[in-house]
Amino acid sequence: MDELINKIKNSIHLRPEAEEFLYSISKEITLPQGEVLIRQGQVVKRTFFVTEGCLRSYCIDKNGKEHTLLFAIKDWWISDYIAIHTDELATLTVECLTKSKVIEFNAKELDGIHIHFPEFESYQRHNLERHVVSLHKRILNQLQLSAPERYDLFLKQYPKIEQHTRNYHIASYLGITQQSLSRIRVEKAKK
Amino acid sequence: MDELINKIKNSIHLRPEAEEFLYSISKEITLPQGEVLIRQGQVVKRTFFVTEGCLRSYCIDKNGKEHTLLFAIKDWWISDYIAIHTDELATLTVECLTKSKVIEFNAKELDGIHIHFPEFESYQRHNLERHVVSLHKRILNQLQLSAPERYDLFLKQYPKIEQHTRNYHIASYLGITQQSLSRIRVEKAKK
DNA sequence: TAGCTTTCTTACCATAGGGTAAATTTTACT
DNA sequence: AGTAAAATTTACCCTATGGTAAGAAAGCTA
Repeated sequence: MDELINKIKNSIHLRPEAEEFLYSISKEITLPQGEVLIRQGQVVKRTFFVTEGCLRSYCIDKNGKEHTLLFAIKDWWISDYIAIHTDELATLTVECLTKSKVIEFNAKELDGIHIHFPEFESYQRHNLERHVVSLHKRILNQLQLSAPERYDLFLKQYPKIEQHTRNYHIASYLGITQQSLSRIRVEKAKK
Repeated sequence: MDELINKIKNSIHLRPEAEEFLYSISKEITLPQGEVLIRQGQVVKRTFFVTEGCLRSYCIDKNGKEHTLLFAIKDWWISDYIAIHTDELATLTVECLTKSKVIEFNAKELDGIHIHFPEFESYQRHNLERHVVSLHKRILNQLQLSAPERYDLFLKQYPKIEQHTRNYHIASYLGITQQSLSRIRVEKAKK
């Protein structure tokens, strides 16, 4: 929990009361590899701040194929924000790729922090702005780069994530099949 | 300008002083079709709220191909948020697809509103949250849908935009070539 | 309305990446 | 260590989409 508090303090001044409020609505939990926190089709109430390990969010399409939206490591938030924000059932599944530690919040309760501690809006806004920028970049990269180029970029952007992920996780993030990724890796090794 | 003020008032209580501040830092401008507001490679200082017409933001890759990030119509914001947020030169170009009216802000000045009128954070946060959700959806659609499916979805999501856009604008948004889109349209017409 | 320019369509062949399935390697379990 | 399970690689052929270029259509301008 201290990780999160410190991270927030880097961005805004956090009153002791606000800090207490955060403690009161959160729960630090340790999760084994494979644990599913949110399952496609179910109600989403929780959002998570990762302090250790690696998680991913993905959807399963009508043919049963998985598509990874996000990998989350230390200091990232993860949940199904589509569901939370549109008040629908989960379109995503969130699972632990490794043994992980996360701080769990009820999304509605966490949202309530803005009423009691408006200064928190600023922290949230900055987070969202950064997130929007990274999503814009991801979309542009997907539009203009070839699969090998996207893979190279992925390795640069997430050097630590690769240890924890299966190849088919990465493939499903890049928008290619596991077999294509394998071919790309072979070509890369030749050079 | 009233459109924007009303839109904000739907989301938060706007003090008269805050409203005045918004007026003091904004400028309503009318733009001809083809006008370029932000050009790839140049410094980005401005952000725009669209009140009439249609604009798009796109990047040009190393082969000279265009890739559309966003179409913006009435009530949307448009700029190069990658550049604004990372303090780099524009990676995007923003141009008018039709004669348009926009409200222009200096991005830094607009950001300053949060210091004087913290209640504005809430409006911004909600905007960003909605935007993040739409970007998440776009990424998932790009990963799991075929080109014809993406085109159908596009027509549903932006029925009004199609009148203003060239086919190659839409193709560059969907991540396909103009020729592929043409084939898809022919197939669709057959049914 | 004629002529120019831009956009869209069509046709051809090329290629990146997909689908299936089998072979191999790695990992996990007892 | 030995076995089973999971993940990865390889091979084969297939399909969707791309690239180039030419032709048709639509939109502007004089």
